[in-house]
Amino acid sequence: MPPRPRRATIADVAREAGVATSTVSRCFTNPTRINHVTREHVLAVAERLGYSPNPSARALGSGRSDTVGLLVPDITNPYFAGAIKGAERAAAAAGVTLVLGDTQERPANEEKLVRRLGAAVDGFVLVASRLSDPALREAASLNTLVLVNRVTPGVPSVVADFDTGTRQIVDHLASLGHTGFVFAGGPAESWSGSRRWQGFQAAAAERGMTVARHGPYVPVLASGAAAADAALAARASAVVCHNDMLAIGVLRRLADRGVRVPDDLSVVGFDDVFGADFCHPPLTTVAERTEEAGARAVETLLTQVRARAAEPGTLVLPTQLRVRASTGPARA
Amino acid sequence: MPPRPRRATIADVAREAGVATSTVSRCFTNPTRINHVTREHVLAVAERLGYSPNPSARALGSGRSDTVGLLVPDITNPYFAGAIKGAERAAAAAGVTLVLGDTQERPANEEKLVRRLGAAVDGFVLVASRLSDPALREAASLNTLVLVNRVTPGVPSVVADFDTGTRQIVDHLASLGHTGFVFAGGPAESWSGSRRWQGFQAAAAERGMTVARHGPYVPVLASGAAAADAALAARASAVVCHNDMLAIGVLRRLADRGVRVPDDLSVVGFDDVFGADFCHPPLTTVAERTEEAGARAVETLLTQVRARAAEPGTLVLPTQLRVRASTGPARA
DNA sequence: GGTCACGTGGCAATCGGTTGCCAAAGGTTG
DNA sequence: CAACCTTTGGCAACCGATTGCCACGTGACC
Repeated sequence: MPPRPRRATIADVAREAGVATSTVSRCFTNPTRINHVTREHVLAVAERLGYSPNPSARALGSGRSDTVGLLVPDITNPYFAGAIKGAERAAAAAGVTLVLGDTQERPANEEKLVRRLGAAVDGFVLVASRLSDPALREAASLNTLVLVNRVTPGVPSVVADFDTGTRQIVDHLASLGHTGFVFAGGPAESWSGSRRWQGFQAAAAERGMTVARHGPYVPVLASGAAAADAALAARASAVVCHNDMLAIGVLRRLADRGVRVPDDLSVVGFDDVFGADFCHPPLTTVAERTEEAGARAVETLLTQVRARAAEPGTLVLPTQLRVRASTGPARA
Repeated sequence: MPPRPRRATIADVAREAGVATSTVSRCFTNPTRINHVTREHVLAVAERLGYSPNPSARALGSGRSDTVGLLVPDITNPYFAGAIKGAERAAAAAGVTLVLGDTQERPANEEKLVRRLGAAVDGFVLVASRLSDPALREAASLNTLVLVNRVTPGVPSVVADFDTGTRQIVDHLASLGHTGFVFAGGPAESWSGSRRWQGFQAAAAERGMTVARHGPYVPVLASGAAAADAALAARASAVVCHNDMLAIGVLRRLADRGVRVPDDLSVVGFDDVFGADFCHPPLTTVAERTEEAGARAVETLLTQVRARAAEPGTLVLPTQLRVRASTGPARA
């Protein structure tokens, strides 16, 4: 086995081009500082040698790594696929690389990742962070942060308009004659989950509807069975789920148990994930612009980092109710 | 706005603990080298200061970054979600961080990412690489590589058992009385795509079935319309798709056009992605162990890197036909 | 008591860039 | 022609770790 060829360094390029390493460096980082013909020459040599600056060395010297960390609770969850894709796109467009971390819904993992990666990235996008407010504050003191679907004072964020989303669902159910529903809730730490619950309570109260919270359930397909059974036991006419994964799991369980949807029970999800419109029956749900959220979060992070402009505002992205076949009139 | 607190460095810990930086370093990287009580003390100080070694500095000095790159053609594609999840799990278990890259199905992007990230990672897992064999060889000369669902000489790989998978599909269709089918093919550069096509041809020939290749189609939902229309125009009794995304797109189009599945046309997918079993009708497809593939690929990469043991074998993971409602007897 | 091995910790070079500062070259102005 | 400015490139000090090598202290053994 021949020894692995050595990667070209800035010194190789400098020697080959007959200039100092600082000149080579500036050709990449500060083009205006270098004479045009010199620069062309250096770039040609670099290209010929297959040179590419070592990211670690660059990060160490300059403090900037042109890398952003993206932490999500569960990569498998198709809901996060949109945010990941959007973030990836925005990062690629800005010439920045993305480091992906899966926190497995656990605050401890999230904290560990932030600490471990903190020095290697320019900042983090935390999607649906499970961290407590104080923990977030501490993380924000050491790192540049942008949150997605989570709000905390002093940290910029991008969130879906949950209040409108929940209201749309309640209005929809009311217009179908439902006088109440159960909410199959997600993890207790989920900020968006409690936002949704508050929204449902408020909207239901306004319309004189009854609402009960079940759960918490881990928001995955497998939890659907328990959620479905609980909804049936409560003799509800409609069950609204924390997210689509749970809702689809509920649909499956109901099919297994021979319960007709929506005749016997209406089911509503949240997120409009991939699959929600071709499951059986197609799921009524609220669509968010997850891809846009991911992209805007990365863009916000980058302006924050590059311009050093701290602008801890909250960007609210609209939601939209998608009525499909899983909801119908309440049974008499 | 108060200035951002400085991150603790090894020098801070050393000073605070009253030892040299080399001692602190060895407490983390070479524990046996340090006296037990000294180590306890240093670790306690490090913990108190919230110290965590700077990954860039570590990578620069030692050559190892404890980071692996994972490049996939399309993050949005739920098929790759399994591999990503598996890779993430294996990486986390090994205390290694994962850098995710989306090549957007483009070889040029893939090459660029390998070059840019090459020095920052210990190696790459390339999932369904779109690179040519020579390009792969060159990439392998500078980086440690492991391929998933792609085979090229001299580079270790993990692949699904496509030959068995395709044979299972053909056998299934034959047993339903189909005398032929069309194959809605994926991208021309897709290695797994051509493997599948070869398998279909061979298996069909053995059984005296006719088979025609359509496409290439970009393997996304939206391409399903064209694929469905082409299959209908060809008066096929069955259409086998490059993957499930395409197949689900086909199902949608057929539903729109009022074509009954499987009565008028049987549809088969490939991959068994999330959603394949609750789309309408549920999709007959071939399941791969994508999560395991991702995990094994990372593990292989890590042994390759750490043990320096070059073992360019191919690990074949079994596939399994999942018969659901989208396939039925050929019409008379 | 001298030698030696061993366990432990420190010194300093090194990794591959970035960047503040300086100097040389060339052009402009009075 | 001197004084001065601007452009351009080089020198060398970092960034924060890792690691080869050396030194010191201790106990054991001859």
